[in-house]
Amino acid sequence: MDSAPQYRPLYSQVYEALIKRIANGEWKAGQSLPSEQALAAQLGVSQGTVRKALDALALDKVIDRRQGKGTFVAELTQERSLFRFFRLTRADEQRAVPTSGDESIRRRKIRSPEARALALPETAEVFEIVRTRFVDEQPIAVERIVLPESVFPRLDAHSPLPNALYALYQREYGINIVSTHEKLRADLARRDDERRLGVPLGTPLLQVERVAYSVDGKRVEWRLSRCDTSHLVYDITLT
Amino acid sequence: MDSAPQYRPLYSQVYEALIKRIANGEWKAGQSLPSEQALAAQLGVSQGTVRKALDALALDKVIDRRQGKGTFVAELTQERSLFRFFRLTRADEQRAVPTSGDESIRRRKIRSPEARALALPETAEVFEIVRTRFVDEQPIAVERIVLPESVFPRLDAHSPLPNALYALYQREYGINIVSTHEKLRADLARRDDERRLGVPLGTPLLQVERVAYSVDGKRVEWRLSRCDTSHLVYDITLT
DNA sequence: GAGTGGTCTAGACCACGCA
DNA sequence: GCGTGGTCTAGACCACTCT
Repeated sequence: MDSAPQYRPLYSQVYEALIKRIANGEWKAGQSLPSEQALAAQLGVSQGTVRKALDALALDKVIDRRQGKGTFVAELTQERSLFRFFRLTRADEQRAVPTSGDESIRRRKIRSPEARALALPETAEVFEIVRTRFVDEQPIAVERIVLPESVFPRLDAHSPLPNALYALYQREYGINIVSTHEKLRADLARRDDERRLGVPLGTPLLQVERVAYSVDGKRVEWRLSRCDTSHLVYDITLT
Repeated sequence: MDSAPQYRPLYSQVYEALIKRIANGEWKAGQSLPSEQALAAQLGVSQGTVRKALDALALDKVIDRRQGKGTFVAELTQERSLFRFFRLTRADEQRAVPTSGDESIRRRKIRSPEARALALPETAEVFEIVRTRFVDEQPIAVERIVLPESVFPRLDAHSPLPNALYALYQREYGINIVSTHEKLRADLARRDDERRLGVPLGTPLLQVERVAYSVDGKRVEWRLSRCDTSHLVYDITLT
């Protein structure tokens, strides 16, 4: 009566094994993994099989492969993490570099929609970060970020938080964000937006609701961004 | 003094060769390519090299590979093309199936922003389609679609147009849309939106500006959608 | 020159779809 | 049972990086 997959390619098992070891912190961000040959010998499979698993991990941006140098756990440097998940772009196609300001962090009980989005119990404790983001000194978005206290203990000790949060998650908590799921809608600026973005009440804003996934597939962050798109646009390629 | 790539893997050359033959219509949508063995013999490379090229094509969704059956030029059926590039989703995560109505098509001279977006001369002739899209009988978006007459001759003869345009491009013109680039911003409903969407003037709308690319990398469609996101959201996963 | 990932090959065997 | 794509292996050689 079991409906298990009943067949699992070797390389896919290698993939899972390596993901687990990375998630466990055996190799940290920026550090190199053993060579293909070494991993193959260690795992008792051929180099080609290890290669296929590593290629898949590289495709998922979990690792970086550099010919002649080695294989490294992907590092979310400030720049890279900013550009990878921050989609707001100037009309002239130049990537905009965001900075942060007017930031606050507090601990509170999770709210129902957040609990649903993060698949957490209604009793969970979270940190809530509220901040304004700037591009070219102009406020362009207000963000509310909710993080489980269980995943990010004592997060408030790191205040003021760096510009690129995902680099912090990785460096301080070993949490690697590898994908995000976003829901976009248009909304009108409210009092709060008016104050933080300096736009008139009723200005159309792009609201982005995001859930971020760590390398082991867990939902670890929920955030709501409300963006003034009069000068920047949300830019995306679909394939 | 030349800065040419000066090294080009075999499989990448095979990839290009196959793309060209598909773009030329040697194998049409839904038809099967020769087997890996046959292609390898034909091209004078090993099966593994052909496989690597085919895997890349499958990743780019240009072909479909089906174990036990063969390799097929990807077919943009109504359903598939609708779901692949139509990102509006119900809040309950169910994919919404759009229909079309209130459609018009006319031929005119291209306008400057469109010419820039499509990399066409200012003198080009285009077809402009305007239509309203519905989900659950409710109007949810108004679309303006601009297509070069040189790429889609006599397009108006196919009126009324089918719901999934990309399937039409493929079937009638051999144009395979493989990727799109979109710019999103929030805007307020204008008179025209009011009329077509039945929303009050000033309702916040999600405006999506899209350029679509065919399999040979050419820009073949520009479209502007203005969406009412009060019931549907634009849903996207980033990796 | 040594070590790494990247390419290319050849061959065996497996899972799947179909007749 | 045959033909297809999918997996796995083993080995040779190439391109890149660093010492």
